[in-house]
Amino acid sequence: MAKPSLPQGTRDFSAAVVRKRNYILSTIRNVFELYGFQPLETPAMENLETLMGKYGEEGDKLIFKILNNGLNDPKNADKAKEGFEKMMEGKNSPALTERALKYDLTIPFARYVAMNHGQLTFPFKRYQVQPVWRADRPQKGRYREFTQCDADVVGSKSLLNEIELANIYHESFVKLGLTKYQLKLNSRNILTALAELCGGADKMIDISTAIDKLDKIGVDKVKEELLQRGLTQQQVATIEQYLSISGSNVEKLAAAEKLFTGNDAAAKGLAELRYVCNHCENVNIDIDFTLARGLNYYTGVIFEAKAPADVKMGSIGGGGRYDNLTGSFGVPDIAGVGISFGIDRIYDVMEELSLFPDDLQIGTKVLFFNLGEAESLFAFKAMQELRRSGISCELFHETAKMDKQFKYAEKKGIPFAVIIGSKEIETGNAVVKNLSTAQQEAVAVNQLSLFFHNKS
RNA sequence: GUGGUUGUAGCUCAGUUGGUUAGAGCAUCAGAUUGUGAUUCUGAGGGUCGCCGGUUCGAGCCCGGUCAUCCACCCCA
Repeated sequence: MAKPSLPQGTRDFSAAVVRKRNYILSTIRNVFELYGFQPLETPAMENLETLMGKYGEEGDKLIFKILNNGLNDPKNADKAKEGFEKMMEGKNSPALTERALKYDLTIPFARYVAMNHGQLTFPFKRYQVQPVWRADRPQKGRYREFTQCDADVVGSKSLLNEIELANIYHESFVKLGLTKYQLKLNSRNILTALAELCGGADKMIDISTAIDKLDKIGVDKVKEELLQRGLTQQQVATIEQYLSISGSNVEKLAAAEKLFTGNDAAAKGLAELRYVCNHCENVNIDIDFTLARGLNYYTGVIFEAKAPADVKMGSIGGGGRYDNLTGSFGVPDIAGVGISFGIDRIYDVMEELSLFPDDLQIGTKVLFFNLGEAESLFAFKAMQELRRSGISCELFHETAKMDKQFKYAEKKGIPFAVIIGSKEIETGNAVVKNLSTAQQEAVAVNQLSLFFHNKS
């Protein structure tokens, strides 16, 4: 037998980790619900056709494809061989694969909206918490299976939605203790304006991906990359001017306004940012004109949530507005805006900052000691009584030395021990020991439930 | 997809220019006064040295390949 192992980039989650993850997820879910969002779940796999072409060329390569069943059936052999030839040319073939693991939650959501738009009430606000899969090479903060946690509003062009989503980020992060998170804000319209000013609309992607790296590689490298991507010295100089905009949000908006005088797209983008900023007073919004975001379907305001600056983690969430979510599924004119929480990364950040509450790990509250055959049966009855009243407890599985039973409780983080031996059966009083303070007291067996309910 | 790092006991790691039967700490289990967690002591179990091949009288160590891991790039959460 080969040693058992896990596929690259996937993880098991042990009890302690699951509890912490659930803490994050339920915190965020509660905020979503508070804002009137409804849950949605979609299958782990989608038709490959649904996903292909939605994430750009790079994204398509990272989709996990599922091999068709029955390829070894002789009657499929020719088709399968043909499909294999196509695959070697870098194309997909339905003869070989027609399903894939979902790559994000947005496209399956779009597919759902397109399929059900007749039945949905718009604006439709949904949240979705599910795993997604990417065939990326794993590294710090990057996994091949990870959980996404999205909230989207579709069927509304109101900027109030952006304001709500910014507030959802704020409330969630504050509740999790990440008070020093940063919420970067930009508008795709401003990037469009920049492209118009420097080489035309077709340079938009080149410019965006280059300037997005500013804080990572510095101005000089960005300029180098822009030149490499075919921009002229003069255009690069304009972009440098754009990148040098700094100050408070108000100052940045004013500076950009000056730079883009007379440009319609810029005026629209700046108006969006100004509106959102003006109505998000408590949110840690930071206008960042270098923010681009990879996904090519964003059309308006874009968000990126970053971990507190003292943690090396970068993005812990992102989102933005899109004009035409369902267009590629044959349903035009459904606009929307959404955000996503990177909960695996939020986990890592919270771990690094020790932000998880201590009491998350208490599962079993009381351990009944097993001090003999008759004693254990007596304890079992008392324990069942306690369980009926809602206290989580267990009886040590065999008669053993107390030392061993104490150690078991200690390792499992069980806060209380109930000791019932022959003496206790006689008197009807159990010994209850608080394992963290080492204090113990006698409690009548029929009063245990009351005793523990008063402890919590 | 590109580049690099590291693979020795359950965990963390030693292991000399290549030289007998591969070690330590922690952890586990048993025992040291049969109803109170510590400490200490004694003992035990546990390794195809990631895998395959090569060089050599001899390989955990050198060489080639391969797999896994972590890190960085591309891209992204």
